[in-house]
Amino acid sequence: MRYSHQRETIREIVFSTNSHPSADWVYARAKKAIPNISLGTVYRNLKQLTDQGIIRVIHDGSLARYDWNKEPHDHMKCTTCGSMVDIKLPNGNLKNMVKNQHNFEVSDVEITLIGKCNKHD
Amino acid sequence: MRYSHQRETIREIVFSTNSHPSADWVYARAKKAIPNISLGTVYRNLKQLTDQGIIRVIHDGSLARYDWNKEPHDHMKCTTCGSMVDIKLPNGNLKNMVKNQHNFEVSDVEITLIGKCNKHD
DNA sequence: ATTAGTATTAGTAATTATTACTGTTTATAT
DNA sequence: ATATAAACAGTAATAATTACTAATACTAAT
Ligand SMILES: [Mn+2]
Ligand SMILES: [Mn+2]
Ligand SMILES: [Zn+2]
Ligand SMILES: [Zn+2]
Repeated sequence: MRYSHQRETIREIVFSTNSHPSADWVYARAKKAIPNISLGTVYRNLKQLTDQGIIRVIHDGSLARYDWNKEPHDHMKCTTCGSMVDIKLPNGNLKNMVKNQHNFEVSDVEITLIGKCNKHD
Repeated sequence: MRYSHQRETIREIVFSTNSHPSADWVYARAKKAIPNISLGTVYRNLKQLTDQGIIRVIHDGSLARYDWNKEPHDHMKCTTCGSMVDIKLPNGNLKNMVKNQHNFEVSDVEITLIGKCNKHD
């Protein structure tokens, strides 16, 4: 993967926030640095960065969001303000349990808690 | 919500399978009973049935799938064959824990285990 | 049974998120 | 410096879903 100014900018944007941004959000930010960057470039690079394990993708309904944090962790999605916040839930030996009981080889565990966040008491 | 033949057909289709069908799959099935049913009708009724709590929606990446089983349970998604199979994982008092530690009011817990199912040993 | 009111429909257009194509630009190894 | 191909901008295409509209069909009241 050859260096590119666009990809480096996109990577820095994802690494600069804890908001789990969408491609559109990254695109809006990237345009401030590179005004004629194209949305296709943002999508292509987000995919490349994901495939290389440099960032990860999380699914918020039908919308893909990106996360610089590759440590295993989970998310709380607020239906009121749309925020998505990290949470570390104890997973124990879930993988082994599922392998033994269902013969299913788990490669990834996606846990999303949906509800109302602490900003709306 | 008034009776409609289309909606009843759609409801029966979702209740007839454990495959967690997509709107398209339900549409293909519904056409066998009602050849001129429209895809919009399928989407509208799947949404209505979901809003009424008669079925539930689960998210498979960017694709919405539907489930007649409203009991709290989780899913194993096979990346090889695309199947989505039920699994009941012990959730304990997750809701209370999250409420106490993060002041986040959980209304729904979505857990998807991604990996390879027992058909591909 | 007929009528009136409106929820629902089929058909189609529009929207949203994302991917594919294409001719041009640019990183980088020689 | 030059060659090569990866990456780009711009645009078109696709997939899933939602919105619009005039016609149809439930259902409650006459
Ligand atoms: Mn995260
Ligand atoms: Mn299920
Ligand atoms: Zn919130
Ligand atoms: Zn499988």
